Amino acid sequence: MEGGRPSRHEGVAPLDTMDALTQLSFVVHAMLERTAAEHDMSIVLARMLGILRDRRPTVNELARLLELDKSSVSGLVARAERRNFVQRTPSADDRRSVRVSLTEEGRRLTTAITAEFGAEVAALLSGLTPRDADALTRIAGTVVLSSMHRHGIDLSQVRE
Amino acid sequence: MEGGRPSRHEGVAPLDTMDALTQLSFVVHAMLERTAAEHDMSIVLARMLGILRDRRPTVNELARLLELDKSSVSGLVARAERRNFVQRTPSADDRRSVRVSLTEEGRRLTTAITAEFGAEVAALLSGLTPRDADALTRIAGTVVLSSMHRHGIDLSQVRE
DNA sequence: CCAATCTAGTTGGTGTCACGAACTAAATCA
DNA sequence: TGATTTAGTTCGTGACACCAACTAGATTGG
Repeated sequence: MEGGRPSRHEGVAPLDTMDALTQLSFVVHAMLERTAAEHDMSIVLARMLGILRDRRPTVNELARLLELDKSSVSGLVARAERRNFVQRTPSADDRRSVRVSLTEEGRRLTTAITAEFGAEVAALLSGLTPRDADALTRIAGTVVLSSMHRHGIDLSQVRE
Repeated sequence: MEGGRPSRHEGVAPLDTMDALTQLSFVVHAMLERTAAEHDMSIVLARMLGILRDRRPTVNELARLLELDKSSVSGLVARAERRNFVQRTPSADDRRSVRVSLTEEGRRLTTAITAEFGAEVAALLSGLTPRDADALTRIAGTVVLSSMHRHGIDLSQVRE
């Protein structure tokens, strides 16, 4: 948890696995936060827009995807709608539910943020050898997939 | 940004670098959040306690370490003090400033959370071959250090 | 050596985002 | 059809984030 403690033996202490992973996650998180902030967005909002790039979920589905309470998502969508990033469309088959989708402006913004963030990630990894960069991608992918698997994930669900 | 999009060609799409890294960071972040939440803490609070494990910084130094405004930290410390996790000690040399340190209870909790989180990280990586686990640790460490370097970091600063 | 300036920390105002509980309206079940 | 479940919103509360304004203590330069 928030390692980054310096060794007192000059030079830099090699990070143990937990610290390295935690710190890496903070670095990426902070990067995403900065990128989003440049467009006056929070991470959660950016995340939601990212999800909406190729989905038109209901509020409930969105809540599952974001692992948030539906009341939280309701507010999130309301704020996003106020800013013209998303729109709510009454669902055809179930008159209780609503489909959330990107507006044109939302899509534009999402594309821009994705590109900027991608560039930052690239810069972050620019110091690695191609071998290591590939290895990181591959191993991170493995971990993520197995984690989803462990949490009993659907995936390839939720589409309209 | 928040990939996790399924390929429509059956099976699982290999994640590109940006997605893999982002998702990994979300997975770790969520793990930390759950672990902290089990002790009724936020990530930020847990992070601060982690920092305090071997430091007695002032509010200002804490703000720099956490990359937060000092007013945010002021409140954070106040809430933590109310819950008996930390204590404020007037600084000896500068009567304006305050040193923040863990209480016994704070230390106990920090140790517990660190252990639990470490176990979760281990579980997360349990599916990897030892080779890959080592590679991940090493590469993540490299990225983190170079990122700190790029942001012009001190490190091995701030101690009392 | 003291007035001007800077720095440390707190306080207060505002906004986002999290939650649970209570509620409406629509669907489903029995 | 009446009872229950489900989708979504609203409301109240709390943690955190920021900035701006403020107090009190340090520092500096004439």
